[in-house]
Amino acid sequence: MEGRSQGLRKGTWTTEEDNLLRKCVEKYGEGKWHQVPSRAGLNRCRKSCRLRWLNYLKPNIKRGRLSPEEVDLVIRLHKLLGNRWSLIAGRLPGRTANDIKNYWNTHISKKQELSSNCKIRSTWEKKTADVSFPTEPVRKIEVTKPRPRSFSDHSRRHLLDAQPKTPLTGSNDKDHDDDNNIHDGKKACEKDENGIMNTIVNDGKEKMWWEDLLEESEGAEENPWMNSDATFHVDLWNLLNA
DNA sequence: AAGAGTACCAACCGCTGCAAG
DNA sequence: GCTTGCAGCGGTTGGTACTCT
Repeated sequence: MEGRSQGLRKGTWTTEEDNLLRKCVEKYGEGKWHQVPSRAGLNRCRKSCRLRWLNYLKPNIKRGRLSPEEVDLVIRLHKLLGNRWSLIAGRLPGRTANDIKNYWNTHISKKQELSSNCKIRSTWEKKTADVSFPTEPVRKIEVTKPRPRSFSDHSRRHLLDAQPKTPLTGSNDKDHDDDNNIHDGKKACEKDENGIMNTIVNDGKEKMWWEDLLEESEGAEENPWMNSDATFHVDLWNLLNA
Protein backbone atom coordinates (compact mmCIF):
# COMPACT_ATOMS: atom_id res chain seq x y z
CA MET A 1 0.00 0.00 0.00
CA GLU A 2 0.97 3.56 -0.63
CA GLY A 3 0.53 4.71 2.89
CA ARG A 4 3.12 7.40 2.77
CA SER A 5 1.24 10.08 0.98
CA GLN A 6 1.51 12.60 3.76
CA GLY A 7 2.56 15.98 2.44
CA LEU A 8 2.56 14.85 -1.14
CA ARG A 9 1.02 17.12 -3.70
CA LYS A 10 -2.18 16.03 -5.39
CA GLY A 11 -4.32 17.36 -8.15
CA THR A 12 -3.55 18.97 -11.45
CA TRP A 13 0.02 19.13 -12.58
CA THR A 14 1.65 22.47 -13.22
CA THR A 15 3.83 23.23 -16.23
CA GLU A 16 6.80 23.42 -13.93
CA GLU A 17 6.12 19.95 -12.58
CA ASP A 18 5.69 18.64 -16.10
CA ASN A 19 9.06 20.05 -17.08
CA LEU A 20 10.77 18.54 -14.07
CA LEU A 21 9.27 15.15 -14.77
CA ARG A 22 10.07 15.32 -18.46
CA LYS A 23 13.67 16.22 -17.79
CA CYS A 24 13.98 13.46 -15.25
CA VAL A 25 12.65 10.80 -17.58
CA GLU A 26 14.78 12.09 -20.42
CA LYS A 27 17.82 11.87 -18.19
CA TYR A 28 17.22 8.58 -16.42
CA GLY A 29 14.77 6.89 -18.73
CA GLU A 30 11.41 5.35 -17.92
CA GLY A 31 11.10 2.99 -15.03
CA LYS A 32 12.29 3.07 -11.42
CA TRP A 33 9.27 5.20 -10.73
CA HIS A 34 9.83 5.10 -7.00
CA GLN A 35 13.02 7.06 -7.59
CA VAL A 36 11.47 9.58 -9.93
CA PRO A 37 9.98 11.96 -7.36
CA SER A 38 13.28 12.47 -5.58
CA ARG A 39 15.30 12.56 -8.79
CA ALA A 40 12.97 15.07 -10.35
CA GLY A 41 12.54 17.07 -7.21
CA LEU A 42 8.81 16.53 -7.29
CA ASN A 43 6.58 16.34 -4.27
CA ARG A 44 4.41 13.71 -5.93
CA CYS A 45 3.96 10.02 -5.38
CA ARG A 46 5.50 7.64 -7.89
CA LYS A 47 2.09 6.61 -9.18
CA SER A 48 1.19 10.15 -9.97
CA CYS A 49 4.50 10.66 -11.79
CA ARG A 50 4.11 7.49 -13.78
CA LEU A 51 0.55 8.28 -14.74
CA ARG A 52 1.40 11.80 -15.74
CA TRP A 53 4.21 10.59 -17.96
CA LEU A 54 2.28 7.76 -19.56
CA ASN A 55 -0.92 9.67 -20.15
CA TYR A 56 0.31 13.11 -20.96
CA LEU A 57 4.01 13.77 -21.24
CA LYS A 58 5.21 10.75 -23.15
CA PRO A 59 6.23 11.59 -26.72
CA ASN A 60 4.03 10.38 -29.58
CA ILE A 61 0.86 10.61 -27.57
CA LYS A 62 -2.02 11.53 -29.83
CA ARG A 63 -4.38 14.15 -28.54
CA GLY A 64 -7.87 14.73 -29.77
CA ARG A 65 -10.76 12.56 -30.69
CA LEU A 66 -10.47 9.01 -31.84
CA SER A 67 -10.89 8.47 -35.55
CA PRO A 68 -13.76 6.26 -36.74
CA GLU A 69 -11.20 3.56 -37.53
CA GLU A 70 -9.84 3.74 -34.02
CA VAL A 71 -13.32 3.62 -32.55
CA ASP A 72 -14.12 0.58 -34.63
CA LEU A 73 -10.96 -1.12 -33.47
CA VAL A 74 -11.68 -0.29 -29.86
CA ILE A 75 -15.13 -1.81 -30.12
CA ARG A 76 -13.82 -4.96 -31.72
CA LEU A 77 -10.96 -5.33 -29.30
CA HIS A 78 -13.22 -4.71 -26.36
CA LYS A 79 -15.44 -7.51 -27.51
CA LEU A 80 -12.46 -9.73 -27.56
CA LEU A 81 -10.54 -8.54 -24.54
CA GLY A 82 -13.06 -6.95 -22.24
CA ASN A 83 -11.93 -4.07 -20.10
CA ARG A 84 -8.26 -4.70 -20.71
CA TRP A 85 -7.61 -1.12 -21.57
CA SER A 86 -3.85 -1.36 -21.64
CA LEU A 87 -3.99 -4.19 -24.13
CA ILE A 88 -6.45 -2.35 -26.30
CA ALA A 89 -4.34 0.78 -26.12
CA GLY A 90 -1.35 -1.26 -27.15
CA ARG A 91 -2.97 -1.79 -30.53
CA LEU A 92 -3.73 1.90 -30.97
CA PRO A 93 -0.46 3.74 -31.45
CA GLY A 94 -0.36 7.00 -29.58
CA ARG A 95 -3.42 6.27 -27.49
CA THR A 96 -3.21 5.57 -23.79
CA ALA A 97 -5.20 3.12 -21.75
CA ASN A 98 -6.71 6.05 -19.90
CA ASP A 99 -7.82 7.61 -23.18
CA ILE A 100 -9.47 4.43 -24.31
CA LYS A 101 -11.09 3.87 -20.96
CA ASN A 102 -12.41 7.41 -20.81
CA TYR A 103 -13.69 7.19 -24.34
CA TRP A 104 -15.38 3.90 -23.68
CA ASN A 105 -17.00 5.07 -20.49
CA THR A 106 -18.26 8.32 -21.91
CA HIS A 107 -19.24 7.21 -25.40
CA ILE A 108 -19.53 3.58 -26.16
CA SER A 109 -20.69 1.98 -22.97
CA LYS A 110 -23.32 4.64 -22.63
CA LYS A 111 -24.49 4.01 -26.15
CA GLN A 112 -24.65 0.31 -25.64
CA GLU A 113 -26.48 0.80 -22.41
CA LEU A 114 -28.99 2.96 -24.14
CA SER A 115 -29.24 0.71 -27.14
CA SER A 116 -31.21 -1.66 -24.98
CA ASN A 117 -33.51 1.13 -24.02
CA CYS A 118 -35.31 2.12 -27.20
CA LYS A 119 -37.25 4.91 -25.58
CA ILE A 120 -34.34 7.22 -25.24
CA ARG A 121 -31.99 5.74 -27.74
CA SER A 122 -33.07 7.74 -30.76
CA THR A 123 -32.52 11.02 -28.98
CA TRP A 124 -29.14 9.99 -27.80
CA GLU A 125 -28.08 8.69 -31.19
CA LYS A 126 -28.86 12.03 -32.72
CA LYS A 127 -26.30 13.60 -30.49
CA THR A 128 -23.59 11.08 -31.10
CA ALA A 129 -24.21 9.97 -34.63
CA ASP A 130 -20.50 10.12 -35.48
CA VAL A 131 -19.74 6.91 -33.69
CA SER A 132 -20.70 3.54 -35.03
CA PHE A 133 -21.43 0.87 -32.51
CA PRO A 134 -22.91 -2.55 -32.32
CA THR A 135 -26.66 -2.55 -32.17
CA GLU A 136 -27.05 -5.41 -29.77
CA PRO A 137 -26.95 -4.67 -26.07
CA VAL A 138 -23.56 -5.19 -24.58
CA ARG A 139 -23.02 -8.60 -23.15
CA LYS A 140 -20.74 -9.12 -20.28
CA ILE A 141 -18.04 -11.33 -21.66
CA GLU A 142 -16.13 -13.57 -19.40
CA VAL A 143 -12.65 -13.27 -20.79
CA THR A 144 -10.14 -15.98 -20.13
CA LYS A 145 -7.57 -14.37 -17.91
CA PRO A 146 -4.19 -14.50 -19.45
CA ARG A 147 -2.59 -11.55 -17.79
CA PRO A 148 0.27 -10.59 -19.99
CA ARG A 149 2.29 -8.65 -17.52
CA SER A 150 5.93 -7.95 -17.42
CA PHE A 151 8.40 -10.72 -17.73
CA SER A 152 11.76 -10.32 -16.16
CA ASP A 153 14.93 -11.68 -17.67
CA HIS A 154 14.72 -14.33 -15.07
CA SER A 155 11.30 -15.38 -16.21
CA ARG A 156 12.30 -15.34 -19.80
CA ARG A 157 15.32 -17.48 -19.08
CA HIS A 158 13.03 -19.74 -17.23
CA LEU A 159 10.81 -20.03 -20.25
CA LEU A 160 13.57 -20.43 -22.71
CA ASP A 161 14.93 -23.29 -20.67
CA ALA A 162 11.95 -25.16 -22.06
CA GLN A 163 10.36 -25.73 -18.73
CA PRO A 164 6.80 -26.60 -19.61
CA LYS A 165 5.57 -25.82 -16.15
CA THR A 166 5.32 -22.06 -16.54
CA PRO A 167 2.27 -20.89 -18.42
CA LEU A 168 2.77 -17.70 -20.33
CA THR A 169 -0.66 -16.63 -19.46
CA GLY A 170 -2.70 -16.77 -16.35
CA SER A 171 -4.98 -19.38 -17.80
CA ASN A 172 -5.46 -22.20 -15.40
CA ASP A 173 -6.92 -24.37 -18.04
CA LYS A 174 -4.67 -27.33 -18.45
CA ASP A 175 -6.02 -28.08 -21.89
CA HIS A 176 -4.66 -24.79 -23.11
CA ASP A 177 -1.26 -25.21 -21.64
CA ASP A 178 0.24 -26.60 -24.78
CA ASP A 179 -0.41 -23.37 -26.56
CA ASN A 180 0.74 -21.17 -23.77
CA ASN A 181 3.88 -22.90 -22.72
CA ILE A 182 7.28 -23.24 -24.18
CA HIS A 183 7.72 -26.61 -25.73
CA ASP A 184 10.95 -27.61 -27.36
CA GLY A 185 12.02 -24.00 -27.18
CA LYS A 186 9.76 -23.04 -30.02
CA LYS A 187 8.07 -20.14 -28.36
CA ALA A 188 9.29 -17.34 -26.19
CA CYS A 189 7.80 -14.19 -24.80
CA GLU A 190 8.72 -10.61 -25.35
CA LYS A 191 7.26 -7.32 -24.35
CA ASP A 192 6.51 -4.83 -27.04
CA GLU A 193 7.10 -1.10 -26.77
CA ASN A 194 3.97 -0.81 -24.70
CA GLY A 195 5.06 -3.41 -22.23
CA ILE A 196 2.59 -5.85 -23.68
CA MET A 197 3.72 -9.40 -23.75
CA ASN A 198 3.88 -10.89 -27.20
CA THR A 199 4.40 -14.41 -28.28
CA ILE A 200 7.36 -14.96 -30.53
CA VAL A 201 6.91 -17.92 -32.78
CA ASN A 202 10.09 -19.71 -33.74
CA ASP A 203 10.06 -18.42 -37.29
CA GLY A 204 10.55 -14.97 -35.88
CA LYS A 205 7.05 -13.78 -36.61
CA GLU A 206 5.66 -11.80 -33.73
CA LYS A 207 2.12 -12.31 -32.50
CA MET A 208 0.00 -11.10 -29.70
CA TRP A 209 -1.22 -13.76 -27.32
CA TRP A 210 -4.80 -12.95 -28.21
CA GLU A 211 -4.03 -13.34 -31.86
CA ASP A 212 -3.07 -16.86 -30.97
CA LEU A 213 -6.42 -17.16 -29.27
CA LEU A 214 -8.07 -15.99 -32.44
CA GLU A 215 -6.29 -18.60 -34.43
CA GLU A 216 -7.20 -21.19 -31.90
CA SER A 217 -10.83 -20.18 -31.98
CA GLU A 218 -10.76 -20.30 -35.74
CA GLY A 219 -9.83 -23.91 -35.50
CA ALA A 220 -12.43 -24.60 -32.88
CA GLU A 221 -14.51 -26.63 -35.25
CA GLU A 222 -11.71 -29.10 -35.58
CA ASN A 223 -11.13 -28.93 -31.84
CA PRO A 224 -14.37 -29.79 -30.12
CA TRP A 225 -12.83 -29.22 -26.68
CA MET A 226 -12.69 -25.56 -27.48
CA ASN A 227 -16.44 -25.21 -27.46
CA SER A 228 -17.01 -27.46 -24.52
CA ASP A 229 -14.46 -25.65 -22.46
CA ALA A 230 -16.00 -23.36 -19.88
CA THR A 231 -13.32 -20.75 -20.34
CA PHE A 232 -13.90 -20.31 -24.02
CA HIS A 233 -17.48 -19.57 -24.78
CA VAL A 234 -16.86 -16.64 -27.07
CA ASP A 235 -16.92 -17.14 -30.78
CA LEU A 236 -14.15 -14.72 -31.43
CA TRP A 237 -14.40 -14.53 -35.18
CA ASN A 238 -18.08 -13.91 -35.04
CA LEU A 239 -17.44 -11.19 -32.58
CA LEU A 240 -14.78 -9.52 -34.65
CA ASN A 241 -16.81 -9.77 -37.80
CA ALA A 242 -20.01 -8.57 -36.22
C1' DA B 1 -27.29 36.33 -19.84
C1' DA B 2 -27.54 32.88 -16.47
C1' DG B 3 -28.33 28.60 -14.48
C1' DA B 4 -28.70 23.60 -15.19
C1' DG B 5 -27.31 19.64 -17.31
C1' DT B 6 -23.94 16.98 -19.82
C1' DA B 7 -19.47 15.64 -21.72
C1' DC B 8 -14.82 15.16 -21.30
C1' DC B 9 -10.57 14.10 -19.24
C1' DA B 10 -6.94 14.20 -15.68
C1' DA B 11 -5.91 12.17 -11.64
C1' DC B 12 -6.56 9.29 -7.50
C1' DC B 13 -7.44 4.90 -5.19
C1' DG B 14 -7.27 0.20 -4.30
C1' DC B 15 -6.03 -4.02 -5.88
C1' DT B 16 -3.14 -7.70 -8.13
C1' DG B 17 1.02 -9.91 -9.74
C1' DC B 18 5.86 -10.29 -9.78
C1' DA B 19 10.52 -10.27 -8.04
C1' DA B 20 13.77 -10.06 -4.50
C1' DG B 21 15.25 -10.95 0.03
C1' DG C 1 7.52 -20.94 1.40
C1' DC C 2 6.69 -16.37 3.27
C1' DT C 3 7.04 -11.40 3.38
C1' DT C 4 7.73 -7.04 1.48
C1' DG C 5 8.12 -3.52 -1.93
C1' DC C 6 7.40 -2.05 -6.57
C1' DA C 7 5.07 -1.68 -10.99
C1' DG C 8 1.07 -1.74 -13.39
C1' DC C 9 -3.85 -2.01 -14.11
C1' DG C 10 -8.85 -0.92 -13.97
C1' DG C 11 -12.54 1.51 -11.54
C1' DT C 12 -13.95 5.69 -10.01
C1' DT C 13 -14.09 10.55 -8.87
C1' DG C 14 -13.85 15.45 -9.35
C1' DG C 15 -13.00 19.60 -11.92
C1' DT C 16 -13.60 22.13 -16.05
C1' DA C 17 -15.53 23.08 -20.55
C1' DC C 18 -19.30 22.99 -23.31
C1' DT C 19 -24.25 22.90 -24.61
C1' DC C 20 -28.94 23.53 -23.82
C1' DT C 21 -33.01 25.82 -22.07
